[in-house]
Amino acid sequence: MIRGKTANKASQPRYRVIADALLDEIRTGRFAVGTLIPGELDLMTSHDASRHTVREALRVLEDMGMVERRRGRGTVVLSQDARPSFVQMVHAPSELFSYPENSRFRVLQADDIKLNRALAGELACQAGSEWTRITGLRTMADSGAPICWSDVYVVPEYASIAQRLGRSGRPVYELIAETFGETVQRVQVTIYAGQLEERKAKALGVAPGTASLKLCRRYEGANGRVFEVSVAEHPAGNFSYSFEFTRGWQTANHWSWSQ
Amino acid sequence: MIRGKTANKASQPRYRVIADALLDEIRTGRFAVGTLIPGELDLMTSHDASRHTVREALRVLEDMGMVERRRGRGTVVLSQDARPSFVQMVHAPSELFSYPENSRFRVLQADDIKLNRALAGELACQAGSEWTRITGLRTMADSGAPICWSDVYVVPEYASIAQRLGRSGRPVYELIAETFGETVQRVQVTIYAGQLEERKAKALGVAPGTASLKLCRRYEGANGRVFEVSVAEHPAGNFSYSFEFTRGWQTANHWSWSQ
DNA sequence: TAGTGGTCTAGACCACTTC
DNA sequence: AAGTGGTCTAGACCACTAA
Repeated sequence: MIRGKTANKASQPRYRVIADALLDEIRTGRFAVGTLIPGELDLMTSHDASRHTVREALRVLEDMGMVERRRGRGTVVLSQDARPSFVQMVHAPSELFSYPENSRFRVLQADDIKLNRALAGELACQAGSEWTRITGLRTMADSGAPICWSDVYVVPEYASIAQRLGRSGRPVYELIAETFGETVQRVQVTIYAGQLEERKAKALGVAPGTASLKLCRRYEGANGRVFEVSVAEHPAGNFSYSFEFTRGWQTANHWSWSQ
Repeated sequence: MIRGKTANKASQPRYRVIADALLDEIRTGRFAVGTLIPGELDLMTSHDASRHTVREALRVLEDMGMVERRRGRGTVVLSQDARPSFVQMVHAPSELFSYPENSRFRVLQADDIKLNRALAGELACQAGSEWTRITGLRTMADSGAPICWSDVYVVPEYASIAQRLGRSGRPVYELIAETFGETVQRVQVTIYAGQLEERKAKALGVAPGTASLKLCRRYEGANGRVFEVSVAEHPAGNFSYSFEFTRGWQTANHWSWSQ
């Protein structure tokens, strides 16, 4: 069969039509989850298309996370529903909280501590484990207006990072990554409400007992170890955290990247 | 030039080698951000490969979000660095806040209002616009323990949804989507601290003035219209919001989906 | 109109998995 | 050994964009 110019102008590309047909067969259960769908050769004949076109169609399904393809084995159905999902993307953990570019961190205190039960619970770390705590205030560089009270807990071997804070407004995790060669592999963020105790309220220039937004961030390095936990406390009213999810597709990261 | 069997066994595929070469030229600034890289025909001759192979290489860059391809125009460099990014994925907005499965919503009041300046600011909606406000309390189904105070604002035409609340613990947006055929296209979440006023504190069984975690969620439908905004207020101490980012790649959603 | 990327065909060899 | 998906070539027509 020879196909000349496309008959209808507003038509979808051929591989898209094939992909939709396959998708439909998966949805209706014709191709069950966990089973193999016909091989490329079969699809070529059944859809009367070249192998390239069939492969392009299968690539669509793969990118959607609907199937998994394995050389020598075949194409396995992973999911019956094309699951739309909401995706949020940040390029670096710093974007989790874009502090004003021109902020500064002033170290008030640095000491080595053992976590008591309560603190261990708040930080989701082991009670009794040893950390270096760096306490300070983050302020605007120009006006000096306080942004938040911060308690930064780092593993003792990174304690010297305290001396490097304050020079720049950059987040602590970034300085650690740079200085000690850590790579942030995972960030876990917990947000909750609190109430400012006297010392913190005073430093922030608000009344004691003022409501606060607390953010606990746990940074996990390449070896799976949490190397920093920070708790930032913002007075109510001058800070909110906002993010957005957009409908998208779960995209399988099926290719790996060297370096 | 005829290429026989691959000479070295552990070699990368050809399209990968070409992709790496291009990536390198982007990193070193040979191909600047914002400019076009050579066309496919050029790359075919310069890398001595077929068009298919060259295109496969370019697809790698595109999937990485490094370049954007446009028919008739060319391939534009978007970024100089292969940006690893942190990706969070949720399958439905309900996962943004997985209320306990067995929660119930009790409607206390429902009325039509016009947003005043202050409220419009908090909801990020137009002052003076008309909404139906459904006020209520979300509680645990079994113990009856209060979870949060909720003010749900929906566009007036969906006001009848108030009658359907309470039957199930499901989120309001989900009921609206089902009942009126809306499709949630985007969700914007803002988190901030507040202080519970008397009426709310009483309903939640805490002292007036207790700190609270407030969550404002804006749901946007397929036509780009925000059809629901909800504000949930949780007393401090019994609620925290936690999420996690894992290092991954920015995957460009370069294909669109019908339906 | 020339050049770009998008789609498609026909045919080939290869690596891997399963039997 | 047979079948699968992975890679690659050579050649073609198309739709779109910009000069």
